[in-house]
Amino acid sequence: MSQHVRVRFAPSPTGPLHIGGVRTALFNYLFAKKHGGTFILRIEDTDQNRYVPGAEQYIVDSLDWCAIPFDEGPGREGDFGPYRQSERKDKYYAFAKALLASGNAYYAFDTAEKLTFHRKDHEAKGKTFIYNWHNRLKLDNSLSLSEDDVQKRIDNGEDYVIRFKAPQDETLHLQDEIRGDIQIDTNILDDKVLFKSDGMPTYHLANIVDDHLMKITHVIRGEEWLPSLALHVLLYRALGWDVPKFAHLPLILKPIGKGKLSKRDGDKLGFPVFPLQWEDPKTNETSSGYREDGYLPEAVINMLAFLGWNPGTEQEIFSLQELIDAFDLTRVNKAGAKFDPEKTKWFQQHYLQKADNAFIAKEFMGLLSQKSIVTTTEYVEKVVALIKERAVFISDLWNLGSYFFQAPSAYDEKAAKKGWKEHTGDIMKEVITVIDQVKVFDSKSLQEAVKGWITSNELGFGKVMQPLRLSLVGAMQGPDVFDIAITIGKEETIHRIQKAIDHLS
RNA sequence: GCUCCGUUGGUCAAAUGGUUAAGACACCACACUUUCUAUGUGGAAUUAAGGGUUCAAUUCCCUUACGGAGUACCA
Repeated sequence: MSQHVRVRFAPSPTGPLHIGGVRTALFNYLFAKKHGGTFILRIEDTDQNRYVPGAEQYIVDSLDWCAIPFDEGPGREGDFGPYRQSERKDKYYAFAKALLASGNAYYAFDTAEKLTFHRKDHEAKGKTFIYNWHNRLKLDNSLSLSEDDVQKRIDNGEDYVIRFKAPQDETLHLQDEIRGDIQIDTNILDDKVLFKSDGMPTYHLANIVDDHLMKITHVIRGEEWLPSLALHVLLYRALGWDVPKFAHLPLILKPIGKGKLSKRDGDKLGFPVFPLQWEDPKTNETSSGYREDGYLPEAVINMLAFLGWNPGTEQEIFSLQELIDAFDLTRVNKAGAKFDPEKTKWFQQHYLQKADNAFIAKEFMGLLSQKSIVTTTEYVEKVVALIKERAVFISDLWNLGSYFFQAPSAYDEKAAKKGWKEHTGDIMKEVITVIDQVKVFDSKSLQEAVKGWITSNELGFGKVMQPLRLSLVGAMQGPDVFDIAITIGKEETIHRIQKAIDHLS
């Protein structure tokens, strides 16, 4: 790539950033970094009606949490700002004017009501109303009206929009980096509005103007934009600009059922659809986020990278740097991918196992202090080392290992019934004595003492080991019993056995 | 409806004009921990259908079916 790569992620701040949006951002980021390029965040807020406070900050926070920060954007000014379209308002009109002057665009006065009427009317007849070559001369615009009329209406302050005049009888050959050649007959295109009556450009105009002004080399966006590609290319052509390369990413679909992944799927199936928790300022409704649910950003990124892309090797675990090195647009899939929450958990579990015990312990300490448990970092690290392999999330650690911090207050009924028999109490009394006599209280000595005692008394392991576990844990789970005993200490071990004898015998 | 895009196990997916059509998740079984996980081993399961082209098609072409997106003065 000879020119400096510049890509952009251009969301509109209409709510929290959806996981599909995060993936689009990720692929842009990976592509930029792979080619030593620049990753830009541009806020597309040309529709003032849909503006949601906090949404922009949410987008910025999400990208930062995912560790895919943008190089240029709001608050990180480069040479191409501002990066909010609402702040670039004055830039667009000149280009709409230029299009008007070159005959590629025209004024249109048709009211929204009238257009709605046409659409309904056509629909009733089983047809589709398209504002384009076959009817534009019959509608209320500068193509059908005299120059004087047009001027008069504008001078009178009448509302108008500027529409693109789509060319006729042409077959366009569009290039997509993922899909290859796409042919479009220009006669099916409609004359899209470029400039709205409120003085703001539409997405289409603002988008290509900014991409040009910001020297964007590659437009990597969701497949929902594919139908607009012809318009955009035509716009570049009409303005006499170089066309960037385009790549349309496959959509992320619902895990079950039909259609695009939506906010509701997450609620229904119990997994987050957003990177960060979001509270809707209007409804006060809270949507869960990956961060708050305990996912590590590395896991989310790794999972997202594999949705619609793969390296063609058997490697599945990738660090961000490895993703950058391996990423290739041509290896992006064409078909939409169903989202799999289970696989996300698998990635999460993997990254948690890989995470540093000190880090996990630190996070876990926060949870413990919420439960008013006083302990030491050293002790928590020991516990983490013993139980983390059973955990997917840090929050699992409590259910997995609460007995390291407090004696069981109840005993699993099934296990007690199965493991605690009539003579168990007597046996356990003897076990206390055996344990008490162990001088060096480490796993090896303890194990030798207890197992030796079992063997020489011909008791059978199950008769001792199971009640012992039940005494210490309260249930039939957890790591090696001797490790548990060593960790909680001799005194506590004996104390718990005695307690179990009192309760269960 | 129309336009465009797509279709390999339940899901994510690799590969090639000639292979036993990888691998992962999930599922099942077994082993290992005298517990629960984790792990290991194995199993079941796929080229949407029908036509061509070809010695040979999952791969190239066509049709059908199915899925998706778009069809706004929203992005």
